[in-house]
Amino acid sequence: MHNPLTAEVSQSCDDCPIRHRAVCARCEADELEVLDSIKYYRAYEAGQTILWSGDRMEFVGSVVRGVASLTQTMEDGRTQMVGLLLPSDFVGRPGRDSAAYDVVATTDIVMCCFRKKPFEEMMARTPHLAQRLLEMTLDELDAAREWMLVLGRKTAREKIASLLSIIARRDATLNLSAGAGPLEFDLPLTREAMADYLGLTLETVSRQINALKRDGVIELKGKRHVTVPDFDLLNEEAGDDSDGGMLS
Amino acid sequence: MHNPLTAEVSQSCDDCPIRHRAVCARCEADELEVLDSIKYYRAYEAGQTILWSGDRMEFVGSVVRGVASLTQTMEDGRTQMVGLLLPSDFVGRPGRDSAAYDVVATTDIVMCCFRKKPFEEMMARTPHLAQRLLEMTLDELDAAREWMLVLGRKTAREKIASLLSIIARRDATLNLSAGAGPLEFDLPLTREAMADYLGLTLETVSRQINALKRDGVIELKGKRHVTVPDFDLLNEEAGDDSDGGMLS
DNA sequence: GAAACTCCTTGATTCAGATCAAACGCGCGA
DNA sequence: TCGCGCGTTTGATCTGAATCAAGGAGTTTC
Repeated sequence: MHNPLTAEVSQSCDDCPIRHRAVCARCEADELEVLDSIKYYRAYEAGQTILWSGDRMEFVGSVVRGVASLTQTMEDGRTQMVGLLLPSDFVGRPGRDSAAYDVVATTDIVMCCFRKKPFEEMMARTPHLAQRLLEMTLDELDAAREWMLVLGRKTAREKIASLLSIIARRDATLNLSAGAGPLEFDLPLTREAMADYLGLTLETVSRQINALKRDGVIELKGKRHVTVPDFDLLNEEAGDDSDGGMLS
Repeated sequence: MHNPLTAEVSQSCDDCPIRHRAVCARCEADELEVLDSIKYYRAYEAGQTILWSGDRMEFVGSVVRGVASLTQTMEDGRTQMVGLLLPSDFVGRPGRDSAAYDVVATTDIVMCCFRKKPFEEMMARTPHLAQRLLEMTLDELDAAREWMLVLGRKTAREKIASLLSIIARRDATLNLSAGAGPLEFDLPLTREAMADYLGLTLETVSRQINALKRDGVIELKGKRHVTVPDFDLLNEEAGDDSDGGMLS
């Protein structure tokens, strides 16, 4: 198994390039050592399927760079993206043998992986690791349920605004650009990928994005670079006034 | 705090009326004793809100009898049910202070609760409890993501069939009526509650249920009692052929 | 530098499900 | 027994997003 990025491995928790939150939260020296000894990096190209639903999984890990998605597909080809994996997000199901969804690289991506078996053994020994994973899984559950509201009850325009809001938020916290002022970020998804996430068609996504632009809610430089002049306004469009002040 | 059902408390894991799966999986005598010492029962009437989103939670627990739902509501009143709690389902977020959703009793309901603080203390001491909870949370996450496919990509008819299938399955496993033959169960939800779960209107729910009846996929005795002559057929209607044989 | 991609936009038309509106059935308390 | 309220059904109409169809714009490939 080729390991293209071993050079990036770091022993220090603070500057660990992968930010694997499962560990960093309450790391202890000897645990980190174990984890480093079972960790490796893998790179995938945009479009590659990292894991097929039903596949045996031999690792857990997190996204270092790039974007991946969890996708479900029906026999007739209808697909729904059920999770968006951005840098620092965790992948894997400790205690489960097989993947429940396709994991697809949406952009070129680098993953930091831990071999599953030793990871689980370690988990059985260190209670706070299991607790940390539980917390992370609860976060994911919250995100999934928030998304159920988006899918079930929001209009196309609101869906787009919700997605942009989430990506903007994630991007801002990751880059620590916590100031007020306009937010700016690259859209890591094609119109089709957005449609699959939002339960829409790509045509509708295109129309609504351009409608938001026409209405001054967002600005576009090229098709993939977005500027949000007023984050509160975007959240209002998303029909979601909650925590609008989080970044301002 | 009134405790209407203390009489039902049982020390034995096997016939514990609440089936709190977090414990029963790998129970040990002294753990059970601790758990019993911090457990109490509560009853709620249909329509009562057990917990408001944002409320401080002082317990975790599971449903003994009846049905509850996790609900999210937008400022303008649109609501989406994000979780259906049937008997044996776990409620609560160990490690979290406040509820993320409204928890509403859909029918009269009995909950078995553990006081949160001591439960968490116990969790920190016993690794397999945290691991068990992690597994349960992963199950919930799977369920939520499966539901995202339903909400995002299925037609009204498929949505109804999916819901009926889930309830039928749960009902069958709970009552151990694992034989082949027609399934039969009571619908614990009003048309409106179904609509909130499926991202539809109650009129559409009504129409589609009667359409399924007209087409012989289900039979109705009264408005709330359903018979499914052919479970595979129902799953086909749900657009979900997977594991059709689970019960047959 | 043209062909062949892939991704995105835009327009015309259709249709599933929402909305608006009315009425039915059934249990329940007065 | 009579309303009365709640959940449900059913019908008529409307509409937001899907579908079908065509073209544009930016790449890679040879």
